[in-house]
Amino acid sequence: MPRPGRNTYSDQKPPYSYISLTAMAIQSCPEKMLPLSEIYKFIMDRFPYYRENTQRWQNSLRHNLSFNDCFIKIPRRPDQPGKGSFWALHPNCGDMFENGSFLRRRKRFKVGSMQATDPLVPSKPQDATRAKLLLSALHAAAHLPQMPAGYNLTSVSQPSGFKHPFAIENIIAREYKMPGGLAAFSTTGYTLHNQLAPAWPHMYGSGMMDSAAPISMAASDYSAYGMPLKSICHGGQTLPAIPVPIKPTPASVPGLHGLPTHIPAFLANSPQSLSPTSPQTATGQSSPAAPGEALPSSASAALSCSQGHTEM
DNA sequence: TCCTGTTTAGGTAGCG
DNA sequence: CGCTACCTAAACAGGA
Repeated sequence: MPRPGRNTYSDQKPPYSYISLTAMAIQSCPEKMLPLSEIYKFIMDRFPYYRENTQRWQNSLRHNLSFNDCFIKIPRRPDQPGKGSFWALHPNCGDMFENGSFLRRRKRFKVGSMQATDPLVPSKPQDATRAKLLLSALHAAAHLPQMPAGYNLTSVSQPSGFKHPFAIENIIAREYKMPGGLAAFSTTGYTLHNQLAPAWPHMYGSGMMDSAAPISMAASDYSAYGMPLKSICHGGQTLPAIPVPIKPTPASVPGLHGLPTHIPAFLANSPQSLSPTSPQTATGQSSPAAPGEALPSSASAALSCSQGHTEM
C-alpha cells in the first residue's frame, strides 16, 4: 500500500474536482482505463481526505462519471468476469483544464458540440447506436481490457513517455508551473493524437470515432506504434463489448485542431523531470491545498494501477 | 445484498 | 447578476 505522507495530501481536501481526481486515476494506469473500484482505490490511496465519508464522495464521483462526457464507459467483455465497467477518458477531453485550474474547468467537456462541422460525427440517435456497435467491434477486436489483475496493454499504451494532460504528472507539474500560465508552454509538432492513439486503439482505430471522438485519421501512421489499428477497426459490428461514450455524440474537435497544444514539452520529453527527486518538481509553487508539502509526486502518484491494484 | 450506473434536484461558488 | 461548473444528496434500476 502506498503510504500517505509526502506523496499524498494530508487530510485536507485536495484542490481537485472529482473530475480531475478521476482523470488522474485513469491516467495513472498504463491502460488508461480503470474500473470504478480502482478509481476509488487510487483516490483513497493518494488523498487521505477521501478515506472518510466514502459514501458521499463516491456517490459524487459516480455521478460525475455518468454525467460528464469526458468519461467513457468501456464494458467488460463477456469473458472478463468482474463487476462494473471500465472507465476511460475521452481522448478529446485533454484541454478541459486548459485554464490551469483543476477545481473548475473553464468549460465543461461536451461531446457533440461540433457535430455540425464534422461529417464523421453522428448527428442522429441511430448514428450513435451504430457508432456503439463499431465501438463494440473495436473493443473486442483490440482485446482491450485483458484485465483485471495485470492489465496488459502496457506495451502499447505509453509510447515515448507521453503523458496525457490529465496524467497526474501533468496535473501536478502544471500546478508547479502555474501561475505563470500555460501559454509559456509550446509543443510544436507535438500531437496528442499521435500520443494517445496507441493507448486508445479502440478509440483511435477508426470508425468508432464517429461516435466518441472525431479524431482525424489523417495523420494515422499507426504502424509507427506497431499497431495496425485500421485493420483492427474495420471489424464487423457484431462483436460484443462496447466502449460506450456516455453521450454517444462526438467531441468538439475535428482532427487535431482542438487537441491541446499546450502540453509542456518537458512532460513529453523528460519524464524524469517530474520525478519526486527532481529539483524541477520541487521548485514550483506549492499546492494551494498543501503549501510547503510535496504534492503527490508525479512518479509515485503515477504508481499506477500496476501497483495500486495489487495491494490491499 | 451490495455495488454499479443513471438521473434529478438543490445549493454553492467562480467567471464574465 | 446571470450563467455555468461543481458538489452533494437521493432515488432508482440492473447486475454480480
